[in-house]
Amino acid sequence: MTVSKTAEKSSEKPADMAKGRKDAAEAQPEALQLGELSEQLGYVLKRAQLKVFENFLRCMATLQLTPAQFSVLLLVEKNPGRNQTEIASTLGILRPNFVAMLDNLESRDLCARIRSTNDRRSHILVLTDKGKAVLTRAKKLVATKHEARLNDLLGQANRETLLAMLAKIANEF
Amino acid sequence: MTVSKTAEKSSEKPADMAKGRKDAAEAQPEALQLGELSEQLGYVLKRAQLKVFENFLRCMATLQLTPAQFSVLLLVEKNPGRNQTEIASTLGILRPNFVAMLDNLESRDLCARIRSTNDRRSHILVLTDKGKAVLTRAKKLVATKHEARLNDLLGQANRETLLAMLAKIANEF
DNA sequence: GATAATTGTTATGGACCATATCAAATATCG
DNA sequence: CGATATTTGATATGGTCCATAACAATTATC
Repeated sequence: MTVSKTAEKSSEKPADMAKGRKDAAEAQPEALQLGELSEQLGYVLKRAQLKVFENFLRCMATLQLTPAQFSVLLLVEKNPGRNQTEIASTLGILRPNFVAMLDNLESRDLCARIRSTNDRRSHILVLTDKGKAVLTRAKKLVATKHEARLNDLLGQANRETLLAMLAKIANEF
Repeated sequence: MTVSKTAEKSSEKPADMAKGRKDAAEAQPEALQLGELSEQLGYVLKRAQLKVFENFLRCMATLQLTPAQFSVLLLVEKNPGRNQTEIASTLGILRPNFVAMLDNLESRDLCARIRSTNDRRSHILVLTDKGKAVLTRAKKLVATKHEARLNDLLGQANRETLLAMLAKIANEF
């Protein structure tokens, strides 16, 4: 399905003073037919996902949190005392890739690794005070600037319907 | 939001003979609380998208077509006579990244680049006979094995509602 | 107590995305 | 016309994310 993150600069153009156009008669299309593409679940899903992530990043620009980082903070807050493997795996992150991510969050003093006394192999994850504060601000931003936009676009009822359908796909597809 | 492509092997475990469990009394959770995560649009969207792509790849295993490749074939078929820039940009693919993709499809004799006589800079893209045949088979597979699954899961009406909402997000978010 | 399994980690490779740059061809405009 | 700018496909390159193998330290298993 493709769909990169690139901005579509060409979509802003006049789109008529383009290529083939000698007089004013033979108006060449210039806009391609999407055809069955717009009916492809994966295609539409991916495009929507990119747009949502893009908007998320804009909303979180001041806090410098990516969707992945936000999800980690959320999960650590909700499940204090868990180790890296547990947090990572429920987010679908592989342990090796989670290391650098935690290094980042820890270097920003948003969360901390604590050697477990029960099992000295594992690192218990906790939010720092700053991490809690940032997460609180992040939640507010997401709710007011990001998720609120869905209500404006679809309406409260449809928004819930959409989330339910997506969850169903995520779990049962 | 995270959500990698990794299989969730741990979701198949008994999930009870795990860590803390001395007798049979203090059943420790072992399953983390997702909390507000399951209400995050981006999180659910991404998880759904990964599942859909994963299923798409399985359905197309015999044809060895990725979602991106499928979308290119679809678009070239619907818009014959267009050049690389036009096809790539409407799919959100950057021209540099489109080169290797076309190299692949062309090496498999699915599509061909033809030097335009009007503008000798550009390459007109066309499906080969084999490309058309493969695309026909691909469409059938997608329709019967992939998209049909959405109907089984959501029902025809909901499926259309979902696509409409996703399209709206993709275009207006 | 020897062996197996787990945890965090490093190293590494692949896929995808983005930018700068280039030569060839074309468009633009003095 | 001819100099300059633009466009097209392409290469090179770097970044991010995803996936696997391997390792040391620690713990579990038998």
